[in-house]
Amino acid sequence: MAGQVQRQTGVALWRQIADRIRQAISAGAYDETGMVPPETVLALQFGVNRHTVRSAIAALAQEGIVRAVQGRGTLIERKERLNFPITKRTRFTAGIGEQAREMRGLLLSYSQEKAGPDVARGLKIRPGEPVIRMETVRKADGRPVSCATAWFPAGRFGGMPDAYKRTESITKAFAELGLSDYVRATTEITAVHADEADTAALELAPGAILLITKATNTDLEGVPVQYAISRFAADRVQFTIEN
Amino acid sequence: MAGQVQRQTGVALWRQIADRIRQAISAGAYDETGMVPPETVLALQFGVNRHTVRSAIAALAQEGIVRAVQGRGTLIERKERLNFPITKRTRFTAGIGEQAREMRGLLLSYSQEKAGPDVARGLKIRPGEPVIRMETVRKADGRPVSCATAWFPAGRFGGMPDAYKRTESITKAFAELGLSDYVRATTEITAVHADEADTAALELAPGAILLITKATNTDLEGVPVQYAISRFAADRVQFTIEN
DNA sequence: TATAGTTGTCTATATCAATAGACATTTAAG
DNA sequence: CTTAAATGTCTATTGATATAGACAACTATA
Repeated sequence: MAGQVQRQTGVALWRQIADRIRQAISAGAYDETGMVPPETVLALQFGVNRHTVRSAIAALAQEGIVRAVQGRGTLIERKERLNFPITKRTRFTAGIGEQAREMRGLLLSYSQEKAGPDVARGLKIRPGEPVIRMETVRKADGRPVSCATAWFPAGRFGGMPDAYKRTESITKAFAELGLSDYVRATTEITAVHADEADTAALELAPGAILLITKATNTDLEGVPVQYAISRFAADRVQFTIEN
Repeated sequence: MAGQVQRQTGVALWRQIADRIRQAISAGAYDETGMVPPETVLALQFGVNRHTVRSAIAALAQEGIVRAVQGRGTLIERKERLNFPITKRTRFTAGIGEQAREMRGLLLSYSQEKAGPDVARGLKIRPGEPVIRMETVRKADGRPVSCATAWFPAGRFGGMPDAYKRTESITKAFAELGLSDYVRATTEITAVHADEADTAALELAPGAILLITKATNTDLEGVPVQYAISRFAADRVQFTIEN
């Protein structure tokens, strides 16, 4: 954590410093004390005014990452990243495993529509064929982890929204609909800045990063059963690929 | 591309709008015309002043994404994302394949050092054992794609920096050192904002996103031969995982 | 060759971001 | 009980950001 901050135009200094401190915290730089260094020290380290550091810390406090206590210092409220294994057997709820006490999957909305070109390619059907679209939010211990838009072939999985609403799990919903097992065929990963809708749905700090996965699941015969675009809060998850 | 911009504090409006336009371009929203809508239209769409839109476009022009021509409009200079397959046989140079005419790997610096806890875990050796560390930048057609920090067991691969400097490829360097084949064992993917050093090395726009991979490669007996932390410019690459 | 539709430039004003300094308030330790 | 060290609050000043309006310069087309 040394070095002046680069003065890049367009993003406020206090925000850049907040990012640096957040990164240092998640890298474990302050694990010994469990506290962020004093404002005066940080100001010196970053080569900025103490007030600027205060703005940065205020933002981190707003995010719930730290808590400033007058007379004592600024305490770190640690929250680990959830680890997400991506394998043939990738499952959201089960994948989280013991990392969270409670996993919930909420159905925001759903509709039947005609497959667009991307969805058709993902599900290996013809564009225009009917599909079920679901918008979901998944939470770990009440903390939003990801938003997802998922598409299913309408003929085979018309009951998906209802089953998902009851089970709050894709795996369990598939099971109810007669598909006892499925595998992850492909996963694409990119990263972008969150837009307003996702910032709101995931309770993100402004300017936050999303990890985006576009994934296809198939049944054991290789027939696509689900195409999904999931948007993960990048500061709350990491992906692990084991080969 | 509808809707007002969310006024998040800390990042300038023109930057938020630049991000939105960049995203719209890469989503193909303006593919029909190959041009960004007129400034007055964008100003109306985003609910901001035309001057603010101009600042955003100036930033995008600086990045080389668009080119404004007086009297005509603002032309899009399309540049696609490089696709990066992540599999057992993940290789940087070969993986890029036909997506770029020229791939280069530049050795910025290297040193011999003692393995820290993370590196030791990655290479399955004891902390303190000697390792070679290399800092590299990889470019596709002259455009920086990623920075990487890579560690190798010093005993087995002491000649790595020299071989890499000549071949500009990890795979070829391994071959020169007697390792004809290797496999990707694990890959972790996260995303963060770029710091100053990477912003400079990758010629990024301020505030850019990095996709970070932490990966271990092993020989065919499963003995780790390389541990690497690579930092990719998120707007220039995407990862694909095929299972 | 007009003319409509663009981008480019200039002036002016209000608000936000950053620095600077002084001092109050709270906590923990001697 | 003091005191050092930390966060909290206030005032003031400077530069960057955003809005507003007017007009110049350039391009393509009717």
